[in-house]
Amino acid sequence: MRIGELATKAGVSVRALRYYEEQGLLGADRSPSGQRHYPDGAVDRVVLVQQLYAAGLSSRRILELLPCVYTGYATPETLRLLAAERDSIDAQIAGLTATRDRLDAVIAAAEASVTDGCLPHRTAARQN
Amino acid sequence: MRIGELATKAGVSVRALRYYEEQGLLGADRSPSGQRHYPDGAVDRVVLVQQLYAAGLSSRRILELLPCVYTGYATPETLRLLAAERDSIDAQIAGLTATRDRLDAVIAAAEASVTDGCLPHRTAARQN
DNA sequence: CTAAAACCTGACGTTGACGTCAGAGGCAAG
DNA sequence: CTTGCCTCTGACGTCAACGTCAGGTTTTAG
Repeated sequence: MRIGELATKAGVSVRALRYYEEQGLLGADRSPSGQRHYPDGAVDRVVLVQQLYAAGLSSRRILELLPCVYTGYATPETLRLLAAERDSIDAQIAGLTATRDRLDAVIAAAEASVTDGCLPHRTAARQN
Repeated sequence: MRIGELATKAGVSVRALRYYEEQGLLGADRSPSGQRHYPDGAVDRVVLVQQLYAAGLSSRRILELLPCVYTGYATPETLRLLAAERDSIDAQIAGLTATRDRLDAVIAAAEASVTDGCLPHRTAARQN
């Protein structure tokens, strides 16, 4: 599979894939003319990389952790990094959950103020 | 309370607070000499701003949503924005949860491979 | 009174994950 | 053959949320 197809299947840009290769996160076979060719498994790999980016990991950190994701091996140091990232993600989840609950409360209050028609003599809802 | 104290209490930098003011997210009284003075409630406000940043909202979006957080009022449009951000946060939580579970699986596998002593004749764990 | 610490206003620097553009090939279809 | 799309390698641009530095004023501790 060539780079455009992989990009489409993984939901990222072609530029991103070249960037991942530059960072050592994604290898590629080359055709004689220099075009990149990827195996099917590359799709999952790219998706995983995206997930880790979304969790706030840097390219460097992902580079450290990716091998043991695929091999199942890890040095004690790498194991500590894995645990630390897991804990960081837990913390993010907790924070986001609190923020979401806060927003839910705000939404409930705002909806109530609309539903009850308790808007004062200011801009009426349906005006315009 | 002056800016340094607020920064300490809210856990952010002085620079960040000036930036928030620049973005319209945080007002401040000024002493005759020009120094900023904040009421106690500013601490919570700053913490909330931080939470929203952590949830991926931009300054502009926070600026749109902050008023109705404090007033309880929202236009239908603002209400849609609120709901959209809430949903976005839900999606982030779901993604992060999946990523965390994936990392947990990797950690379990790696720990097992260490505990079971199933490291082959390569770099032994305790060597060096 | 004086020196340290905190504060002020600009204004430029940083960082990461790409976006975008230029110019030059490569490849299947008609 | 050529047309049109895909790909290649540089290399500069972007953007947001600050960091950092310069040069000056204000507040506070002793």
